[in-house]
Amino acid sequence: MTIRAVRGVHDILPGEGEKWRRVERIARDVFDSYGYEEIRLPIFERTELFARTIGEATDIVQKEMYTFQDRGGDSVTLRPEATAGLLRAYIEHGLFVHPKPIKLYTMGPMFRYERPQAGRYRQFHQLDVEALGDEHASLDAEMIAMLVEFFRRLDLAQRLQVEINSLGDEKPECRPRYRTELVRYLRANADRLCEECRERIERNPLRVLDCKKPECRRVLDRAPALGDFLCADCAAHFGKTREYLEATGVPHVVSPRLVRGLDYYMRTTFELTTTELGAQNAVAGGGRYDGLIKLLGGPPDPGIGFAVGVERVVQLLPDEGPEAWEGRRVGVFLIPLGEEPLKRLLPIANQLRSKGLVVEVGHGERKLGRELERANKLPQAKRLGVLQAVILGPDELARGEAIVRELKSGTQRTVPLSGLVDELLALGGRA
RNA sequence: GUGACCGUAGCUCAAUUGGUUAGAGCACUGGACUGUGGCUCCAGGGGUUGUGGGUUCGAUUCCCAUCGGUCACCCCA
Repeated sequence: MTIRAVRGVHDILPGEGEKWRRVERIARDVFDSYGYEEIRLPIFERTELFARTIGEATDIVQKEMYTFQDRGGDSVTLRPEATAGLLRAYIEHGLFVHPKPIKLYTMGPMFRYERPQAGRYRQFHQLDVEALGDEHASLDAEMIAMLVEFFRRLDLAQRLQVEINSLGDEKPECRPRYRTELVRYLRANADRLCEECRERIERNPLRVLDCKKPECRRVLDRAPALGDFLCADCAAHFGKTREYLEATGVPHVVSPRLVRGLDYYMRTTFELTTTELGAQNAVAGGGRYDGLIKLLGGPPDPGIGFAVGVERVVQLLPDEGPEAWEGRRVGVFLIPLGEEPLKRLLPIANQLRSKGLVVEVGHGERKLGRELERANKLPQAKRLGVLQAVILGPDELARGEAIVRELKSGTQRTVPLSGLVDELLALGGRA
């Protein structure tokens, strides 16, 4: 066999690519409209950046990172998520001097060494949005509303559920107090938990909460609820967030078991889930990470953000027929019959292209029938559903004319070469 | 990392209990049609049956290993 793509990565072929462009275009439109600015980041960073932000105890850091030494001996890692790099840039370039909140988004490939599966790849793509320097609950609500708006514009919102939760913060009377209580309860019932959860009790007890195994569920149903242990500030923040969401008209459910996999989350966490993607039900997820920026050596700014899994979104999008592209751009197929006609058509092709038309030029050697046949099979014809053909042979050239043929109907007429460009522009190249 | 199922042409699939030269449709190229397409007909190019080993007179078929794919666990977007 010849060389194949590396395991877990995939090529996005032209047909599928249309969906990607749509997702990215709508993302930019929506995020821009909420005042976010695009930032472009490197896809690899120093390894310690991820180790410090994501958490040493997480699966991502322990076994999923693409880490290697570069030729200078530095340990670098292909980014497994975008937040760390974005915060690094935020601090490095002093973006925090601007009025808060600083609203940024980025998009691109992420890398995690995992066993590929439906909706899960080793190179996958995320849209990543972060708002830094503002801890007001209205920002949490706005961000979730914006995320829902993005999916509404894709006509997917009704197929998704918004789940939110609050993880509290690290003040002693808040999450730590709950953690102590939870560990006590879990230890007391350890014999009824799965093996994995028993280990997690000591390492990362909160993660036990979203174990899906029935045996664990039975224990967890009676476990103390984090919501009951939130400190006054966190409870108020969560309450306000929900009020603002309701005021904005964003339906959501509170999921007490929604505990996200990265260590840095606190207070608001949220996920958009679907039942249509097999085991990978999260299409987007995010949360608040107050304290993380300071941990990286920056100012004590709070932050909140989310990531959208582009592959999963694309999978939810229906296949579109040609009508989706019809009228968006137009196609013209120029058919020269021979060398001289070809030379005459080349500058015309470029004039049309500069006006926004999609133009294909034959090379003048194939038979006319073949060229017309090919015109029907061009990607432009399939996707645009429209095409005008221009036929220019020696006879027409001698008379200073060309034939403009509408491919769908097969009707054609003769136009002077001098007016050809204007004629096609007036037609819009459309059928 | 664990488990299950699956690997035949670019794509979708055939190939009798293991039996000669592995076929078909679609797609592609050319011809019928020396300047008018979407139909039809004909022809052609394309395969070390994922790879390596084993059993056998003989393997696409049976066995083992390996690589890859798919799905699930795990985890997450």
